[in-house]
Amino acid sequence: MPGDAQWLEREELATWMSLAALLFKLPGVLDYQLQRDSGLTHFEYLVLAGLSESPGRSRRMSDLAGFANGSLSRLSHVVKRLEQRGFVERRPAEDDGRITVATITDSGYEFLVAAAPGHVATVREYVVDVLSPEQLAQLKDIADTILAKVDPGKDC
Amino acid sequence: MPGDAQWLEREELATWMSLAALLFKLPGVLDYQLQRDSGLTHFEYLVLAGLSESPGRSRRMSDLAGFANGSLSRLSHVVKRLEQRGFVERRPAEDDGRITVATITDSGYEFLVAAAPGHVATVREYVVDVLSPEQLAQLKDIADTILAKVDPGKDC
DNA sequence: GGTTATTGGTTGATGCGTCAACTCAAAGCT
DNA sequence: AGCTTTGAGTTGACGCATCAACCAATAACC
Repeated sequence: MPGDAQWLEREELATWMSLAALLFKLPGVLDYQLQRDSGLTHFEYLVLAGLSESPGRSRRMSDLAGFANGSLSRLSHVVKRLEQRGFVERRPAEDDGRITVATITDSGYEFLVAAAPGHVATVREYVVDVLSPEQLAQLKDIADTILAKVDPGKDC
Repeated sequence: MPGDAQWLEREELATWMSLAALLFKLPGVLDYQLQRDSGLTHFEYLVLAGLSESPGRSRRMSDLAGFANGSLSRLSHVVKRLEQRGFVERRPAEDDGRITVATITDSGYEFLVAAAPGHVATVREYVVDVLSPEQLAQLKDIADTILAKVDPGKDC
Protein backbone atom coordinates (compact mmCIF):
# COMPACT_ATOMS: atom_id res chain seq x y z
CA MET A 1 0.00 0.00 0.00
CA PRO A 2 1.73 3.20 -1.14
CA GLY A 3 2.13 5.96 1.38
CA ASP A 4 2.16 3.56 4.26
CA ALA A 5 5.30 3.43 6.36
CA GLN A 6 5.01 -0.30 6.07
CA TRP A 7 5.96 -0.31 2.44
CA LEU A 8 8.49 1.36 0.20
CA GLU A 9 7.77 4.06 -2.34
CA ARG A 10 8.64 3.34 -5.91
CA GLU A 11 11.86 5.33 -5.79
CA GLU A 12 12.85 3.86 -2.48
CA LEU A 13 12.18 0.36 -3.71
CA ALA A 14 14.17 0.89 -6.87
CA THR A 15 17.13 2.17 -4.89
CA TRP A 16 16.89 -0.70 -2.48
CA MET A 17 16.75 -3.28 -5.23
CA SER A 18 19.85 -1.78 -6.81
CA LEU A 19 21.67 -1.81 -3.52
CA ALA A 20 20.53 -5.35 -2.79
CA ALA A 21 21.82 -6.49 -6.15
CA LEU A 22 25.12 -4.80 -5.38
CA LEU A 23 25.33 -6.55 -2.01
CA PHE A 24 24.85 -9.89 -3.73
CA LYS A 25 27.10 -9.44 -6.71
CA LEU A 26 30.04 -7.26 -5.85
CA PRO A 27 31.42 -9.58 -3.15
CA GLY A 28 31.31 -12.39 -5.68
CA VAL A 29 33.41 -10.47 -8.18
CA LEU A 30 36.01 -9.57 -5.59
CA ASP A 31 36.21 -13.03 -4.11
CA TYR A 32 36.40 -14.59 -7.51
CA GLN A 33 39.43 -12.56 -8.57
CA LEU A 34 41.26 -13.04 -5.31
CA GLN A 35 40.48 -16.73 -5.17
CA ARG A 36 41.52 -17.32 -8.75
CA ASP A 37 44.71 -15.29 -8.70
CA SER A 38 45.88 -15.74 -5.13
CA GLY A 39 43.81 -18.41 -3.42
CA LEU A 40 42.58 -15.87 -0.92
CA THR A 41 39.16 -14.81 0.29
CA HIS A 42 38.41 -11.12 0.48
CA PHE A 43 38.16 -11.57 4.21
CA GLU A 44 41.51 -13.34 4.34
CA TYR A 45 42.99 -10.54 2.28
CA LEU A 46 41.69 -7.96 4.74
CA VAL A 47 43.11 -9.94 7.63
CA LEU A 48 46.56 -10.04 6.09
CA ALA A 49 46.30 -6.39 5.06
CA GLY A 50 45.24 -5.41 8.55
CA LEU A 51 48.23 -7.16 10.03
CA SER A 52 50.69 -5.84 7.48
CA GLU A 53 49.88 -2.23 8.20
CA SER A 54 49.91 -2.58 11.96
CA PRO A 55 52.88 -1.72 14.17
CA GLY A 56 55.04 -4.79 14.53
CA ARG A 57 52.90 -6.39 11.86
CA SER A 58 50.86 -7.65 14.78
CA ARG A 59 47.40 -7.07 16.11
CA ARG A 60 45.18 -8.62 18.72
CA MET A 61 42.37 -10.79 17.50
CA SER A 62 39.40 -8.63 18.51
CA ASP A 63 40.95 -5.58 16.97
CA LEU A 64 41.66 -7.46 13.77
CA ALA A 65 38.13 -8.80 13.67
CA GLY A 66 36.80 -5.27 13.86
CA PHE A 67 39.12 -4.12 11.12
CA ALA A 68 38.13 -6.95 8.83
CA ASN A 69 34.44 -6.53 9.64
CA GLY A 70 33.94 -10.06 10.87
CA SER A 71 33.09 -11.89 14.04
CA LEU A 72 35.76 -13.10 16.38
CA SER A 73 34.70 -16.64 15.71
CA ARG A 74 35.07 -16.22 12.00
CA LEU A 75 38.45 -14.64 12.45
CA SER A 76 39.60 -17.44 14.68
CA HIS A 77 38.79 -20.03 12.04
CA VAL A 78 40.38 -18.01 9.29
CA VAL A 79 43.55 -17.28 11.25
CA LYS A 80 43.90 -20.95 12.01
CA ARG A 81 43.88 -21.70 8.30
CA LEU A 82 46.28 -18.86 7.55
CA GLU A 83 48.51 -20.19 10.29
CA GLN A 84 48.49 -23.63 8.71
CA ARG A 85 49.53 -22.02 5.45
CA GLY A 86 52.39 -20.31 7.26
CA PHE A 87 51.13 -16.78 6.67
CA VAL A 88 50.35 -15.90 10.25
CA GLU A 89 51.45 -16.78 13.78
CA ARG A 90 49.60 -16.53 17.05
CA ARG A 91 50.72 -16.17 20.61
CA PRO A 92 49.20 -14.95 23.86
CA ALA A 93 50.07 -11.42 25.01
CA GLU A 94 52.58 -11.17 27.84
CA ASP A 95 50.66 -8.79 30.05
CA ASP A 96 47.26 -10.43 29.60
CA GLY A 97 47.02 -14.13 28.93
CA ARG A 98 43.51 -13.84 27.56
CA ILE A 99 44.61 -11.77 24.63
CA THR A 100 45.90 -13.43 21.48
CA VAL A 101 48.21 -11.49 19.23
CA ALA A 102 48.41 -12.45 15.57
CA THR A 103 51.48 -11.60 13.50
CA ILE A 104 51.94 -11.84 9.78
CA THR A 105 55.02 -13.83 8.81
CA ASP A 106 57.51 -12.86 6.15
CA SER A 107 56.05 -15.35 3.72
CA GLY A 108 52.58 -14.07 4.52
CA TYR A 109 53.75 -10.56 3.83
CA GLU A 110 55.30 -11.55 0.54
CA PHE A 111 52.15 -13.33 -0.39
CA LEU A 112 50.07 -10.28 0.39
CA VAL A 113 52.36 -8.03 -1.60
CA ALA A 114 52.00 -10.37 -4.54
CA ALA A 115 48.23 -10.45 -4.25
CA ALA A 116 47.66 -6.76 -3.70
CA PRO A 117 48.06 -5.34 -7.21
CA GLY A 118 45.47 -7.68 -8.70
CA HIS A 119 43.03 -6.96 -5.93
CA VAL A 120 43.52 -3.22 -6.18
CA ALA A 121 43.10 -3.41 -9.93
CA THR A 122 39.80 -5.18 -9.44
CA VAL A 123 38.58 -2.60 -6.97
CA ARG A 124 39.56 0.08 -9.46
CA GLU A 125 37.96 -1.67 -12.38
CA TYR A 126 34.61 -2.30 -10.75
CA VAL A 127 34.27 0.56 -8.32
CA VAL A 128 36.75 3.39 -8.19
CA ASP A 129 37.27 3.97 -11.87
CA VAL A 130 33.62 3.75 -12.89
CA LEU A 131 32.54 6.47 -10.48
CA SER A 132 33.21 10.19 -10.66
CA PRO A 133 35.07 11.89 -7.82
CA GLU A 134 31.74 13.37 -6.71
CA GLN A 135 30.15 9.97 -6.66
CA LEU A 136 33.02 8.56 -4.65
CA ALA A 137 32.52 11.26 -2.07
CA GLN A 138 28.78 10.65 -2.05
CA LEU A 139 29.30 6.93 -1.72
CA LYS A 140 31.57 7.35 1.26
CA ASP A 141 29.02 9.54 3.02
CA ILE A 142 26.22 7.14 2.24
CA ALA A 143 28.11 4.06 3.34
CA ASP A 144 29.29 5.72 6.52
CA THR A 145 25.78 6.86 7.31
CA ILE A 146 24.36 3.38 6.96
CA LEU A 147 27.28 1.88 8.84
CA ALA A 148 26.73 4.28 11.72
CA LYS A 149 23.27 2.80 12.03
CA VAL A 150 24.32 -0.80 11.49
CA ASP A 151 27.35 -0.69 13.68
CA PRO A 152 27.08 2.15 16.18
CA GLY A 153 30.25 2.66 18.17
CA LYS A 154 32.75 1.85 15.47
CA ASP A 155 34.36 4.62 13.50
CA CYS A 156 31.90 7.55 14.02
CA MET B 1 42.52 4.95 -16.25
CA PRO B 2 42.72 7.79 -13.82
CA GLY B 3 45.11 7.68 -10.91
CA ASP B 4 48.07 5.43 -10.36
CA ALA B 5 47.08 2.05 -11.66
CA GLN B 6 48.59 0.10 -8.83
CA TRP B 7 47.36 1.81 -5.69
CA LEU B 8 44.47 3.77 -4.35
CA GLU B 9 44.58 7.40 -3.32
CA ARG B 10 43.67 8.26 0.22
CA GLU B 11 40.15 9.33 -0.65
CA GLU B 12 39.61 6.37 -2.90
CA LEU B 13 40.85 4.01 -0.25
CA ALA B 14 38.65 5.52 2.42
CA THR B 15 35.61 5.19 0.18
CA TRP B 16 36.48 1.65 -0.67
CA MET B 17 36.96 0.67 2.95
CA SER B 18 33.58 2.11 3.81
CA LEU B 19 31.95 0.28 0.95
CA ALA B 20 33.75 -2.95 1.86
CA ALA B 21 32.52 -2.64 5.43
CA LEU B 22 29.03 -2.12 4.12
CA LEU B 23 29.29 -5.21 1.92
CA PHE B 24 30.29 -7.26 4.94
CA LYS B 25 27.87 -5.94 7.50
CA LEU B 26 24.62 -4.97 5.86
CA PRO B 27 23.80 -8.46 4.57
CA GLY B 28 24.31 -9.76 8.08
CA VAL B 29 21.80 -7.33 9.54
CA LEU B 30 19.19 -8.19 6.95
CA ASP B 31 19.70 -11.91 7.20
CA TYR B 32 19.64 -11.77 10.94
CA GLN B 33 16.27 -10.08 11.12
CA LEU B 34 14.69 -12.30 8.50
CA GLN B 35 16.12 -15.43 10.02
CA ARG B 36 15.07 -14.53 13.52
CA ASP B 37 11.56 -13.35 12.71
CA SER B 38 10.65 -15.57 9.78
CA GLY B 39 13.24 -18.28 9.36
CA LEU B 40 14.11 -16.98 5.93
CA THR B 41 17.31 -15.98 4.22
CA HIS B 42 17.40 -12.71 2.34
CA PHE B 43 17.88 -14.75 -0.79
CA GLU B 44 14.91 -16.96 0.05
CA TYR B 45 12.86 -13.86 0.68
CA LEU B 46 13.76 -12.48 -2.72
CA VAL B 47 12.86 -15.76 -4.35
CA LEU B 48 9.41 -15.79 -2.75
CA ALA B 49 8.95 -12.09 -3.50
CA GLY B 50 9.97 -12.62 -7.10
CA LEU B 51 7.41 -15.36 -7.50
CA SER B 52 4.64 -13.51 -5.71
CA GLU B 53 4.80 -10.53 -8.02
CA SER B 54 4.99 -12.54 -11.23
CA PRO B 55 2.01 -13.34 -13.43
CA GLY B 56 0.49 -16.58 -12.27
CA ARG B 57 2.76 -16.39 -9.27
CA SER B 58 5.15 -18.42 -11.38
CA ARG B 59 8.47 -17.89 -12.99
CA ARG B 60 11.06 -20.01 -14.70
CA MET B 61 14.17 -20.83 -12.76
CA SER B 62 16.74 -18.87 -14.79
CA ASP B 63 14.59 -15.80 -14.73
CA LEU B 64 14.10 -16.12 -11.00
CA ALA B 65 17.81 -16.60 -10.45
CA GLY B 66 18.46 -13.35 -12.28
CA PHE B 67 15.87 -11.52 -10.27
CA ALA B 68 17.26 -12.77 -6.98
CA ASN B 69 20.84 -12.11 -8.05
CA GLY B 70 22.03 -15.66 -7.61
CA SER B 71 23.35 -18.54 -9.64
CA LEU B 72 21.05 -21.15 -11.07
CA SER B 73 22.71 -23.74 -8.90
CA ARG B 74 22.12 -21.75 -5.77
CA LEU B 75 18.52 -21.19 -6.72
CA SER B 76 18.01 -24.86 -7.40
CA HIS B 77 19.17 -25.77 -3.89
CA VAL B 78 17.11 -23.05 -2.29
CA VAL B 79 13.95 -23.87 -4.23
CA LYS B 80 14.32 -27.50 -3.24
CA ARG B 81 14.31 -26.46 0.42
CA LEU B 82 11.39 -24.09 -0.09
CA GLU B 83 9.56 -26.90 -1.83
CA GLN B 84 10.15 -29.17 1.15
CA ARG B 85 8.67 -26.48 3.36
CA GLY B 86 5.63 -26.35 1.12
CA PHE B 87 6.19 -22.77 -0.02
CA VAL B 88 6.97 -23.47 -3.65
CA GLU B 89 6.19 -26.04 -6.33
CA ARG B 90 8.12 -26.96 -9.43
CA ARG B 91 7.10 -28.47 -12.73
CA PRO B 92 8.51 -28.58 -16.24
CA ALA B 93 7.04 -26.21 -18.79
CA GLU B 94 4.61 -27.81 -21.27
CA ASP B 95 6.10 -26.35 -24.42
CA ASP B 96 9.74 -26.91 -23.50
CA GLY B 97 10.72 -29.79 -21.26
CA ARG B 98 14.07 -28.23 -20.38
CA ILE B 99 12.45 -25.31 -18.61
CA THR B 100 11.36 -25.59 -15.00
CA VAL B 101 8.64 -23.30 -13.75
CA ALA B 102 8.45 -22.51 -10.05
CA THR B 103 5.20 -21.42 -8.43
CA ILE B 104 4.63 -20.00 -4.99
CA THR B 105 1.92 -21.88 -3.09
CA ASP B 106 -0.82 -20.27 -1.04
CA SER B 107 0.96 -21.08 2.18
CA GLY B 108 4.17 -19.69 0.75
CA TYR B 109 2.35 -16.52 -0.19
CA GLU B 110 0.86 -16.18 3.27
CA PHE B 111 4.25 -16.75 4.76
CA LEU B 112 5.78 -14.06 2.60
CA VAL B 113 3.03 -11.60 3.45
CA ALA B 114 3.66 -12.26 7.12
CA ALA B 115 7.41 -11.79 6.72
CA ALA B 116 7.31 -8.70 4.54
CA PRO B 117 6.51 -5.93 7.05
CA GLY B 118 9.41 -6.85 9.32
CA HIS B 119 11.81 -7.03 6.42
CA VAL B 120 10.63 -3.74 4.97
CA ALA B 121 10.91 -2.13 8.37
CA THR B 122 14.51 -3.29 8.58
CA VAL B 123 15.32 -1.94 5.15
CA ARG B 124 13.77 1.35 6.21
CA GLU B 125 15.53 1.45 9.51
CA TYR B 126 19.01 0.76 8.20
CA VAL B 127 18.94 2.22 4.73
CA VAL B 128 15.98 4.18 3.44
CA ASP B 129 15.21 6.24 6.50
CA VAL B 130 18.77 7.19 7.34
CA LEU B 131 19.43 8.67 3.90
CA SER B 132 18.06 11.85 2.42
CA PRO B 133 16.00 11.66 -0.78
CA GLU B 134 19.00 13.16 -2.50
CA GLN B 135 21.28 10.46 -1.18
CA LEU B 136 18.84 7.76 -2.21
CA ALA B 137 18.93 9.06 -5.75
CA GLN B 138 22.73 9.19 -5.66
CA LEU B 139 22.92 5.70 -4.26
CA LYS B 140 20.75 4.30 -7.00
CA ASP B 141 22.93 5.89 -9.66
CA ILE B 142 26.09 4.65 -8.02
CA ALA B 143 24.83 1.12 -7.51
CA ASP B 144 23.51 0.90 -11.06
CA THR B 145 26.79 2.19 -12.43
CA ILE B 146 28.81 -0.42 -10.59
CA LEU B 147 26.30 -3.13 -11.47
CA ALA B 148 26.54 -2.24 -15.13
CA LYS B 149 30.23 -3.04 -14.92
CA VAL B 150 29.83 -6.12 -12.74
CA ASP B 151 26.93 -7.57 -14.62
CA PRO B 152 26.81 -6.16 -18.13
CA GLY B 153 23.67 -7.13 -20.00
CA LYS B 154 21.27 -7.19 -17.11
CA ASP B 155 19.01 -4.25 -16.34
CA CYS B 156 19.58 -1.01 -18.23
C1' DG C 1 41.84 -14.61 49.66
C1' DG C 2 38.49 -17.32 47.77
C1' DT C 3 34.43 -17.31 45.05
C1' DT C 4 31.97 -15.36 41.23
C1' DA C 5 31.60 -12.59 37.03
C1' DT C 6 33.45 -10.96 32.96
C1' DT C 7 36.36 -10.77 29.06
C1' DG C 8 38.92 -12.83 25.06
C1' DG C 9 39.22 -16.61 22.20
C1' DT C 10 38.54 -21.25 20.54
C1' DT C 11 36.02 -25.25 18.96
C1' DG C 12 32.50 -28.39 16.73
C1' DA C 13 28.11 -29.09 14.54
C1' DT C 14 25.21 -27.53 11.26
C1' DG C 15 23.70 -25.26 7.10
C1' DC C 16 24.37 -22.79 3.06
C1' DG C 17 27.03 -21.46 -1.45
C1' DT C 18 30.18 -22.83 -5.04
C1' DC C 19 32.13 -25.54 -8.38
C1' DA C 20 32.34 -29.23 -11.46
C1' DA C 21 30.05 -33.19 -13.18
C1' DC C 22 25.97 -34.84 -14.75
C1' DT C 23 21.05 -35.56 -16.90
C1' DC C 24 17.62 -34.63 -20.00
C1' DA C 25 15.45 -32.07 -23.73
C1' DA C 26 15.56 -29.45 -27.95
C1' DA C 27 17.94 -27.84 -32.03
C1' DG C 28 21.45 -28.31 -35.76
C1' DC C 29 23.57 -30.61 -39.09
C1' DT C 30 24.39 -34.02 -43.12
C1' DA D 1 16.56 -40.49 -39.54
C1' DG D 2 21.06 -40.43 -36.78
C1' DC D 3 24.77 -37.84 -34.35
C1' DT D 4 26.40 -33.85 -32.09
C1' DT D 5 25.85 -29.50 -29.79
C1' DT D 6 23.73 -26.39 -26.99
C1' DG D 7 20.63 -24.99 -23.22
C1' DA D 8 18.30 -25.56 -18.64
C1' DG D 9 18.46 -27.40 -14.52
C1' DT D 10 19.93 -30.70 -10.90
C1' DT D 11 23.06 -33.00 -7.86
C1' DG D 12 27.04 -34.09 -4.59
C1' DA D 13 31.24 -32.95 -2.55
C1' DC D 14 33.72 -29.63 -0.40
C1' DG D 15 34.72 -25.19 1.99
C1' DC D 16 33.42 -21.51 4.68
C1' DA D 17 30.31 -18.81 8.13
C1' DT D 18 27.37 -19.01 12.03
C1' DC D 19 25.82 -20.18 16.36
C1' DA D 20 26.13 -21.96 20.72
C1' DA D 21 28.83 -24.17 24.00
C1' DC D 22 32.94 -24.07 25.95
C1' DC D 23 37.73 -22.95 28.23
C1' DA D 24 41.16 -19.94 30.27
C1' DA D 25 42.65 -15.82 32.37
C1' DT D 26 41.76 -11.65 34.71
C1' DA D 27 38.91 -8.55 37.43
C1' DA D 28 35.31 -7.73 41.11
C1' DC D 29 33.63 -8.28 45.33
C1' DC D 30 32.74 -9.45 49.98
